[in-house]
Formats: sequence, C-alpha cells, structure tokens
Amino acid sequence: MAHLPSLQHPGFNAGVPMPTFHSSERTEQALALSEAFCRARGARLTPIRRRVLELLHSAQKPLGAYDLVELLGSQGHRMAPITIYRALDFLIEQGLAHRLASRNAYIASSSLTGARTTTAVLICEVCGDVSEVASPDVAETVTKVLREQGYQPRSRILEITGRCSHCRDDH
Amino acid sequence: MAHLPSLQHPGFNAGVPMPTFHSSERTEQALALSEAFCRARGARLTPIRRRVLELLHSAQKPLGAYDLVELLGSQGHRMAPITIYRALDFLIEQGLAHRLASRNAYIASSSLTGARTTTAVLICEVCGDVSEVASPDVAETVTKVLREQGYQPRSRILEITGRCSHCRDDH
DNA sequence: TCACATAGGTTATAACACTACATATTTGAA
DNA sequence: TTCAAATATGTAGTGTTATAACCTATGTGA
Repeated sequence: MAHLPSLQHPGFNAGVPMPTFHSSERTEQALALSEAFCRARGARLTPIRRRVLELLHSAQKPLGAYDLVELLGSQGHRMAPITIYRALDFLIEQGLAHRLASRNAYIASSSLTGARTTTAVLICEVCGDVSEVASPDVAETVTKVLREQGYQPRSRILEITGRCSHCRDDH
Repeated sequence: MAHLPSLQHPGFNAGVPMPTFHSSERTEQALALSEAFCRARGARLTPIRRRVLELLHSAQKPLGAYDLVELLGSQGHRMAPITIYRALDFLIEQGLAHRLASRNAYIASSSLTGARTTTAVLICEVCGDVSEVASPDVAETVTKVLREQGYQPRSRILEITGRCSHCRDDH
C-alpha cells in the first residue's frame, strides 16, 4: 500500500484542505458548496466532518455508521464509532446529510436547502437503490396535514419504499 | 377486501404511565376485530401474538421490542427477544402494527386496512407523542411521485416529524 | 491571555435485532 | 385417522447500531 494521507492529529479548521481519494468532480463541487454554506452560517466543517461528508457523496449507496468507521479506518487512524456519530449529527443538523431510519444508514443531501425542508427519499426494496426527489407536491401535502393536526412543521424526511424502475415486477 | 370499521385512536398523550394489565374496552374491541380479520385471511393470531398486540393497543405510546419483553416478562414467563420480534413481524405483515423506524419502536395500527396502504404517522419531536392519520391526499401524492419516478408502489409508512399542538414553540 | 465553548479521543456499555438449531403444535392430504 | 409438511415457539449465542461518561485539545472572543 502506498503512502496514504493520514487523518491523525488533523488540527482544527486547517488552512490547507485535506488531500483526498478519488473524489469525483461532482463530489468536489458539493464539498465546496458545503464549505461555503457552513462558512455563511458560522458552522465549522472540520476535517473529520468534511471527510465523512465526502465519503457520503462519493458512495453510490447509503452508508452505515460502521461502514464509515471502516472506510476512514482503512485510510489512516481508526476512529471510534462515537466520532463518526458526532460528525453525522453535525451534518444532519446542518441539512448536509440525511439519516435513513428504515435502513440505519446515511446519505449526503443532494441539495443545500438547509435542514428545514421536506425531502422525499425513494428506496428500492429490491436493489436498495436510493434517490432523493424534491417534490413540492408531497412537501405541500405533508405541511397541510401537519397544520391540520396542529403540528408545527419541522425538518423532515420521508422514506418511501417501492421497487425502482429496474426492479419492477413487470420487467 | 371488506371494509372494516376504523378504530378510534386514543390520542397519545405525553407523560402517561406504562400500560396497565387490564385491557380497556377499546382495546378489547380492537382485539376482537383483529381476530376476525385474521380468521378471514387464514392468519393465526396465536396467544403470544395476541398478547403483544394487546400491549401495543393498551400502551399510550410506541413500545420498543425490549419494552414488550419486560412487560410480558413481568406478567409470567419471560420470553426471549426473538420471540417478540417474531410476533411483531407477524403483526406488521398483517398490517395490525407498524414499526416506527425512526424510533425503533412499534405501535398498533389504528385501522384494519391491511398492510398495503399508505399510512402517515405524526411524531412529536418533543414529547414523543404519536398519532396515526389517514390522509388520502398524502397517499395520493406519494403514489404519484412513485409513479413519476418509475417506482412501483408498495406498502409504506410515512413517519413525519414535527411538534404537536401541545409542544409548539408558540405556546 | 485567559475563560469559555466546541471538537474530538478513549473506554466501556446500552439498546436493538437476528442466526442457528431444537422442539412443539397445527394442518391437510392420503 | 394418521402422518408428513408447514408453522410456531424455545433456547443459546452473536451481530449490529448507538450512546454514556469523562478527559484532552483547540478555537473564540472579551
């Protein structure tokens, strides 16, 4: 194994960005936007948090907290689960990531709308594929129901299960 | 499927003690309906499954699997967690109960519509209060989104987080 | 520069869920 | 009626996910 960048003793808010692995351009772009987003809100996207977010963006599927422990561990200092959970808590708080409760897994948010919007996530029950859709209709209907019931709207994520177009019965 | 009468939801309230050992009339009614429902479908509502369902109906809040282990254990022979999980699997399969993934907890279904409908569950993020609402609008919108995305609709439960009328900011 | 808030490290454990296999009970067809 | 198959439960152990408690390091601002 070649020399790998280490996350050991990273320092906080280091001026120089961490070197990263095979991040796609799209991922880089998302990270740049996230950084600007956090800076604007006075939130600190530290190296660990940034790295977790990067992995979530790079992954083609939802990642479990312990997947992240493995991934990060294989690239340097192995972190305790609690460290990952704390990073995830931050990212979710900022609306940069979502927790998929039905799968005990986490995904990067596909848009930087902040934490207070309704997001629908379609989960294929066959292949596990996940796609985030912005549906004003669903958001609106949900808001209406919340209001009718006297509920105060909050950031929320709708996990909707079905079979994706590739896994349908009729294919 | 025959249209079965809907059970009135009690309206879960915060700070209520754990369920009693004596079933309310409402619970008895729900169990009688569930029995008929299962009989009609050739499903076996065994004593264990019936007891779990009874506890879920009696409870004023979602119960965790291990809550059920405790409750059942305190009333007789202590069962292994797997026994509870198997009973829950059955109840969910039949649409008699729902799993709230976001809370790792289970509730009795408030209506006997079977497992293949869209149900919305409102969860108060402050007091943990849960109420199940039948919203044709939400169900319809969700179905539409699924169709637009090429997803094949499936049984699903929407967990919607907010603040209930008692826990709103403006109170 | 120093007090305070925030981020992360370390160790341990809590909480939730299931595997594998044995035994018991029910069902339905011969 | 009988018996093989399917279903339901018992038992022991393990896997997986998430957090508690306490400490150290770093960033922030008066």
